[in-house]
Amino acid sequence: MSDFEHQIYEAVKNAVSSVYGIDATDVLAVETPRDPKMGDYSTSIAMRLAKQLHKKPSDIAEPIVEELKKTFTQAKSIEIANPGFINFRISEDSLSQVINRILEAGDSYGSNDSGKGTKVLVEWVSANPTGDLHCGHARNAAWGDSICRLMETSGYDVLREYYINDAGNQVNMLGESLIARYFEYFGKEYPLPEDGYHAEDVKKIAEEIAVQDGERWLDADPSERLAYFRKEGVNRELAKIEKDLEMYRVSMDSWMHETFFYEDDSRRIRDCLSRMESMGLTYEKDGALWFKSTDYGDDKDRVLRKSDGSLSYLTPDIANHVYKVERGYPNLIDLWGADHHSYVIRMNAALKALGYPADTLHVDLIQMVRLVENGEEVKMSKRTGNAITIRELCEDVGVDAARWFFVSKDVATHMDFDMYLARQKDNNNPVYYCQYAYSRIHSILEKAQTFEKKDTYDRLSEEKELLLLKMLGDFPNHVAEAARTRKPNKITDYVLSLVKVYHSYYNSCRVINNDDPDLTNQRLGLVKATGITLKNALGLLGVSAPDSM
RNA sequence: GCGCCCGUAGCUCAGUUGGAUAGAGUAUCAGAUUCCGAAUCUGAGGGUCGCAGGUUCGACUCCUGUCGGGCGCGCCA
Repeated sequence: MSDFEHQIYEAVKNAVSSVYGIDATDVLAVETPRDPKMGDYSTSIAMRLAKQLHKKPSDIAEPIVEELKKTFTQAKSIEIANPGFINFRISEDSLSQVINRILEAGDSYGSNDSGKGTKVLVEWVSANPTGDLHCGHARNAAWGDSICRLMETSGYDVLREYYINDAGNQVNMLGESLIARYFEYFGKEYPLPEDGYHAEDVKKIAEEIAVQDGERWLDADPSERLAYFRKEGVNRELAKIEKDLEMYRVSMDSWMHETFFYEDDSRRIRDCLSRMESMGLTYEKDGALWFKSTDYGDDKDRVLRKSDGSLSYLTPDIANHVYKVERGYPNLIDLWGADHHSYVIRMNAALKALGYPADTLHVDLIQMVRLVENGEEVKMSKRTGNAITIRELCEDVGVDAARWFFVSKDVATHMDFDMYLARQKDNNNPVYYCQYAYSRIHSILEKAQTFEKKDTYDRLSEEKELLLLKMLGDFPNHVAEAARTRKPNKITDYVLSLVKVYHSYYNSCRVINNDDPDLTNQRLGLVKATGITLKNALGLLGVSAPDSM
């Protein structure tokens, strides 16, 4: 059985059709009123039809309601409110059905098929393999991973991909920096490039190579040596990144190397370029090959092949995006730092010019994060003197808090990450407020020992119980909506409001009551269903649900 | 100068294809444990939704202008 929102949607659609002969699909919406006194659900359909029917909304609503009273039997009441809302209240008996639905679904409760099997390729994190992940990547990683979890749970077919920039100049810099540190290890001189990587982790990798390979690279052929140190550097940096992501509960299905597109004599890139050339999208100027991106909304044309014959960053990345589509993913999502926003127009221009539909690529931009403590920005790690890494952040505040905080605020807003607050293990910290509720649930179920599934839970009639039932039943809708809009913060909001009601219920009603085993059993069903829902919701955020804390 | 993002309670933020009296948390103040974990609960105060116009039955939401903050404007990646 589907949830109430869908049931009401169908019932209203049918009622409008039979009363007015109108297909309301495009204008019909079922909502939850802000004020619960209005009802459990409402629709503004009568107001939306007013213009078309030339009648007062309340007059339009009346026959619809009469029809609904006959067809929608799960309702306890259906009423018209000014200026023309139709408000529904669900009967207690229908509401309590959700308990068995949740108990049967278990870990999969919240799953829905709103994604209809749509194939989506999500590219995110994609930090350069030249150093450790820092807090900006942590925001990107948490958000992207939750988006993937939400979409998977909503029936999308998701591929999680990391694009590795291992072909550009910054990788040469990494190689040169490693060689310099390698020489330094053996007491020899080698210039550390000015734009090179000076961080401690680069030094450490150079030392590892020195220990592993000995002195044999000191007198080696310079270009062979650079190639080796590039490759070693990238591999070892990537291994660290993968390990950090694993610690952060993020896993990728696919690691796509930029160098892949240079393989086979750059076949994929050449194909792309010749496609663009034959479509008349390019021109030569000053010895370089340009893309006429201004024809597709860009503010200036972009260089594809530089005058020295090498390619700009854009070119292999176009091939990368084309290759995603060719692999069978017509829907692409990228998560980039907001400082790359001008690049969004460029990439979309390229895809559009090549003939792909306008909505092929969605780029979600992640605004900057500032780590803040006591109202002041924390720029450097006290221990290392460098930018704070994702690992240091998680060792400090915990993975649960880090992921919760990053995912609870829309990435379109500039974020101050409050280190002090995230570290708190008390009621100031929303993560612990939610996890504590789960521990309380677990503890109650442990204590009660027995629970027996029943066909009906007809004695759950307290205000808080009915509210809980309704919220539990709405969970799959919240998941679907969060997946559709790619906003996991809708789930943190849901969890907070669910947990608030649960804590309140816990304080006002005793669950375990030895004088009334039947009522105890019914309440245990509600508590158990709440626990399952809460754990699944936290799971979508990559946050744990501890049995005790 | 041009482009993108943001501006809602003291602070951090929600606000459901435009809907009902703009909501949470926190902080402040006042209360609640004979009983399932007080890491909890109940209540109070707190607002010109940056500002000014426009669109309509209805605007925090859409449009125009304007102010403030962030970011970007390379044959770097």
